[in-house]
Amino acid sequence: MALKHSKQRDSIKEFLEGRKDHPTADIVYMNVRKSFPNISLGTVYRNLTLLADIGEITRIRVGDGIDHFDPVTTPHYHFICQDCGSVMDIDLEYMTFLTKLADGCFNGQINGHSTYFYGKCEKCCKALLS
Amino acid sequence: MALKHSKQRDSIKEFLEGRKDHPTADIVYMNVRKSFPNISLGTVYRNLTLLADIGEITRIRVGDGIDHFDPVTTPHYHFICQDCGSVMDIDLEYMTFLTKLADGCFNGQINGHSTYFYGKCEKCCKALLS
DNA sequence: TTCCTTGCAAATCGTTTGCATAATG
DNA sequence: CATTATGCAAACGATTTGCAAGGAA
Repeated sequence: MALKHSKQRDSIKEFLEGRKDHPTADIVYMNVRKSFPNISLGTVYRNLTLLADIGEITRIRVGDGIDHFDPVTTPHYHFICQDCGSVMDIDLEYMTFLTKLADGCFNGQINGHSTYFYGKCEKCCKALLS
Repeated sequence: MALKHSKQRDSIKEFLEGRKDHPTADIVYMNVRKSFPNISLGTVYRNLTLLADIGEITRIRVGDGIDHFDPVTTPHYHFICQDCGSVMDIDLEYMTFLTKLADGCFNGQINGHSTYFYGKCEKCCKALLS
């Protein structure tokens, strides 16, 4: 139960904190391997899961079947490009009223909501014109 | 390309239409097997994918990593119970303005959104009291 | 010295696919 | 007859896990 320090975990968290593109476990793995050539994919998964469990990072699921990870832990919305699959932040305030709205018409208790938007990202829009 | 009739596909669609609990492929398989003991999981997956592609059913992803299927094809919201994992409908009108809202603050083009609510379902709320 | 963390490999889970055969139009 | 659909089993990709060895408190 007691958490012990590990350089690998530090490195994973540090890498994530430098990115805004919500990398997958595999991307994290490929990058952290630059500093820790012997790190294993299992260790990356274990630490990402651990960090998400203790609330230091967020695991995000945007319908592509692959988990992405976000250093930002305050609730916000994401966008996923249907063309290139990239995941980005949406600069839209988190709407707690949506949760309340749903709670009002449901037998049970609603604690929150998860929303992602989809469409075509700026890059892919421009790519169409060439 | 031309679609041919198949009793298995009919059976899958018919089963789905009788359910409001958004079954997974495996649940569909186990049930359709009652009428078609030799049906294979592959056939179930193939037909669920086909039906979803031609818009006769909807594939829904509610963050548990397993695909659920819904005979209802008009956009609406779902709830997933964090205790028992059951998926149910939320009686809340689909809010197209959310898509527009996000589109207004994003460089690129947003086509839609996907939202699910989470919490504790009625059954699991009551189970706590016993 | 305790016990958490790692690397490695094998296992798991949901889903997809190749192939020969059966069914449909 | 041409072609789509099936059953079966093997393959797949993402993720998890068992285990012996290494590292932190």
